[in-house]
Amino acid sequence: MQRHIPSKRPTLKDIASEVGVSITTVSYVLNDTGTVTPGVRKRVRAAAAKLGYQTNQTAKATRTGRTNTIGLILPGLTNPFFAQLAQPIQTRAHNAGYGVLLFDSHGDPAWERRGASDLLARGTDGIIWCPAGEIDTLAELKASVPVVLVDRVLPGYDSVTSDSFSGGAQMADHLAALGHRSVGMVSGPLSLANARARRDGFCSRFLKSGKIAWETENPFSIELGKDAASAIDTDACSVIVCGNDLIAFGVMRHLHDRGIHVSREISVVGFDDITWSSFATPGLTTVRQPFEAMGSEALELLVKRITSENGPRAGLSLAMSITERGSLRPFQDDA
Amino acid sequence: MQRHIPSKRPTLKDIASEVGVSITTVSYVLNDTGTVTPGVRKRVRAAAAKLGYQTNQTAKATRTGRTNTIGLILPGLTNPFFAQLAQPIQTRAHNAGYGVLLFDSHGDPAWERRGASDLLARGTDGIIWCPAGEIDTLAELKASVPVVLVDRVLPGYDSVTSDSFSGGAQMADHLAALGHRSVGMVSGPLSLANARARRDGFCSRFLKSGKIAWETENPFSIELGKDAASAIDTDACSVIVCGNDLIAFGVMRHLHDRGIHVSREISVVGFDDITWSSFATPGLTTVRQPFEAMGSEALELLVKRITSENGPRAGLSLAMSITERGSLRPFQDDA
DNA sequence: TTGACTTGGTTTATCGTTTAAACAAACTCG
DNA sequence: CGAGTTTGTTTAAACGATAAACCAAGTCAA
Repeated sequence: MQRHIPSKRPTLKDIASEVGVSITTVSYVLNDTGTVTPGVRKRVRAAAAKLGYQTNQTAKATRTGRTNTIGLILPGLTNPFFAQLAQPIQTRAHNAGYGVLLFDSHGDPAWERRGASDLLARGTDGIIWCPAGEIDTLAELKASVPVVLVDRVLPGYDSVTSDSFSGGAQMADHLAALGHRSVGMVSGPLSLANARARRDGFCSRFLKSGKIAWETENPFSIELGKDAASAIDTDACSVIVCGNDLIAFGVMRHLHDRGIHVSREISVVGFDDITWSSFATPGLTTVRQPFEAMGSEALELLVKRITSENGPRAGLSLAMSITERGSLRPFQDDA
Repeated sequence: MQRHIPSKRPTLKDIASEVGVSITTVSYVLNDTGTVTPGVRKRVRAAAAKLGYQTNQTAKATRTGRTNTIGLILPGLTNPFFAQLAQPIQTRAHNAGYGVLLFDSHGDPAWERRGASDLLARGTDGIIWCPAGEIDTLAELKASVPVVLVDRVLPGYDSVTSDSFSGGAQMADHLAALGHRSVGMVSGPLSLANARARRDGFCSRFLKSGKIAWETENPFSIELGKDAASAIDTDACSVIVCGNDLIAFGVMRHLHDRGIHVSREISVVGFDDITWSSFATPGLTTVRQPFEAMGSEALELLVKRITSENGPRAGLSLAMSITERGSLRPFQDDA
């Protein structure tokens, strides 16, 4: 409502004078601590309910030093990958009593720095962070709160990632089982650890039964570089394995432009299983990141750090799984 | 870093004793208020920098009653529409000195209620809200902070929406100009005001030169109901107008499954212009929501409410515009 | 010279909590 | 029956900041 009266929310004091006890007693009742007569307890509770009391988290925070708020720094919400990660984190955080302060770094370390600094000043109890680059922004800021990384690994931090190597291996086995023997690869930037792991995992298994017809590198983006485009045009494989779903979409579009029918004439697979992958026609077969689990685990780990402080550094790696859709078909001789 | 020493951050007190002045003086310097000698100013600034002082927003908030934080309640981050809305809001908020507490209601009024209540308890200075349903959750909670609605309208609230009616009209004129005379419509749920406005806006213009071959309703989702599917199969129109992009993808997929080539044989258009629409093959011609502008305006309006309180209720309606891509072609006789 | 204003600060009160410590009244027990 | 506990509640001191009231010293016009 736009009424916007100063309408002070009721405080402990209001309840206290309503009931005729001290502020402390009220605080005890509401926190279920201290020794208070059942009768008083009841009356305080009643008054609190009647006045519609809600504890002032801000004041509580100054006193306790805990804001019950965590920061979430991501490289970009419009990338569905991060949105899908953010969602379970927020939900779990709420259930654990934490609010989530969101910051979008736009993939830019300079912005990231501003955001992290802001979150720190706001007194977040901890931060879940997906670094924009290879720079350890939070260390530079001398962050003194627990930090958990998601989808990235950086020395000195707890992290939650998915097991890219084994994900790649799974996809290799899957393709082999479908009879594919020759694949093309458009990997993500091999300077990135998980792009490398996906590739290596895939190769580690696939080379046992098949061969890599060609291989090229591309940014994690739908825009295809010249290398990738010309590699695809050689048309020397039955399936193209992409470093992530975005790349896969770029490949599918390229094939479409060339008049090649994805699925009937050639298969395409990706990594991540972002929301869009189910929107595409045909749907993209891909190695799914366990978004839900990653979010939950990251949050749980962070909360543990916040409340108990100790324990060895943890690097949690979660299993990926294949989501089958129309973009992949069993191998059949093109004749 | 996981070091996690209690590492108390420096306070005004620390600076004060370092420099040898009172806390208040330090506060004055740091806030650029009060009357302080340039010399002292300098020394205080130096000490602050040396100690790496950052103001404790929490403490400031208890005193001033302002948290410099706003709440953002959305029905679902994984829906790219909301993610695209959230992004500019967060960025603008940061630039205006506000942190953003995010809450995902999952489109469920019960969750929404919990979230709103939480945000209120955390003392957000204002809330940007896209209601999950027709229920005025925030009124029930007796919210006493300014609230700005995005993409929805509810009596008693400021709101920022896009002009769906005129957007629909624009699309009608565009189709008519391309020679289309017969369209099929898969509207969004007509219980929703903007789904209705899109439809009505479209009809208001299109009926002057053409006709609606068939019309059906569908949730704002890629999953197509039976009604929609069978309507499409009647094959009685040259273009299918969809209530939003998600529906359009559902339609495109359905057509693809039926072996009908979108663009060559039939056109499809949508509403929103979510990111995926430019990635789809063929690209989706759609009526674009001005995400950036909506976010900025909503934030600006909210900040105005927070700082100046007064002024009549505002319902801002922003123009939509057509984004042309491959899914729409001029009408040509199918022979 | 003096009273009214500036200038440059300090004290003190306060925001809404939590929490340690003080205290009073009621019980226990030898 | 008085010392020692227990039980229930209040007083008071923080937390880290801001804002109002205050004060000493200097400036200046009348």
